[in-house]
Amino acid sequence: MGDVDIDDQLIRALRAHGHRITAPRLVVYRHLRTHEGHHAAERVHRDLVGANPSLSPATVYATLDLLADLGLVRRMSTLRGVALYDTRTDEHHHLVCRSCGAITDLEAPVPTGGAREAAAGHGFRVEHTTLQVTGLCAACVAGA
Amino acid sequence: MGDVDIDDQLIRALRAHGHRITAPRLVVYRHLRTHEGHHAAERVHRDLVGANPSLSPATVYATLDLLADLGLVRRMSTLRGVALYDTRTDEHHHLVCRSCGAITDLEAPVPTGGAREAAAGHGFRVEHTTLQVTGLCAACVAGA
DNA sequence: CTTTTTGCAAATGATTTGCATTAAC
DNA sequence: GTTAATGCAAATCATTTGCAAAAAG
Repeated sequence: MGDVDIDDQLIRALRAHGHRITAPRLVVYRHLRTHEGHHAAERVHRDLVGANPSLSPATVYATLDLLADLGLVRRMSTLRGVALYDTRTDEHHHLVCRSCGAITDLEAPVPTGGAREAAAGHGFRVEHTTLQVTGLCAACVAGA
Repeated sequence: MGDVDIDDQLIRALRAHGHRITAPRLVVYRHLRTHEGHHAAERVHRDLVGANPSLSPATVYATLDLLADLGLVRRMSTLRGVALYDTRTDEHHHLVCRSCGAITDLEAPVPTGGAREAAAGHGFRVEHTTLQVTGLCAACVAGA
C-alpha cells in the first residue's frame, strides 16, 4: 500500500464520520501503516516528533483513539500500564510473556463459535474475539 | 471455604515459597476469597483501610502481585489503565464492553489446542489461555 | 538477632484536561 | 465565518520507590 493509498483510506474514513482531514492525523496514520505492529502512544509521539516538531503528545493520544473508533486500528488489552494499538484489525491472537512483557502475534485456528453463541445469549453484541496466550516466551525460558 | 481454610491455603502457599505470614497478606487474601471477581488494587485498599487503618496502598499493590506470583489469583489484561486481579485461576473467558468497560465472565468451550501447539512451535511455554470477547454489553446495546 | 515486610511520603510516568490559537471546511 | 482540532502547560491518577521502623522467623 503506497502513501497515496494510505492517505486515501484515512481520508475516506474521516469523511464518512464527519471528521476533518488534518496533518497530524495523516502523519500518525502513515506511520502506523508503514510500521505494522503494536504501538504505544508515547512511542509514536517520540518517533514522529523529530520530523514534526510541533506534534504534541495530546494530539497523538487523541488521534490513536480516533483511529480505533474509526476501526482502522484496534486498542489492545495489556497486562500492565501502557495502552497499545494494534495495526491489525483482523482476527488473530497474542502470545504474552509474563516475564518480559513481549507481545507477539499468533496465527492459529481458534473456534470461537461456542463463545460467540454464549455471549449472544447474554445479550452481548460481539465485535471481536481474540485469544490471549500467557506464559514465557522462548527467550525468557532460555534465560531466567 | 471458611476463613480458616482460606488462611490455611495462603499460609501453605507462602511457606512453600519462603515468604512470611503477615497480617496484611491475610487481610487482603481473605477479602479476595470472600469477594470473588475482578479487583483493582486501589479498590481493595479502599475496601480494607477502614477496618485496617494502617494498611498502606503500597502494601496492597505488593501483596496482590505476590498472590499472582503464587498463582492464587491471576493478573488480568485490561483495555485501559488500572490493573485487575481475577480471583479465578481456572480457564475461563471474558466479555469486555468497549462502551462501559464492564468485564464479565463467560462460560463457554473454546478449543485452544491449535493455539497451544502453534505457541509451543515458537518455543513459547504456555501457562494460560483466555478468550477476550469485545463488543457491547446488553445494557450498552439498549442504552446508547 | 537477622532479614523481610511494612507504612509513609515523595517520585514517577503515562494519559487527560483546560484553554487560547490555528486550521478545516 | 464557524467549528473542530491542535499545542502547550498543568493536572490527574494509578502505581512504584526509597527508606526508616516494625514484625516475622
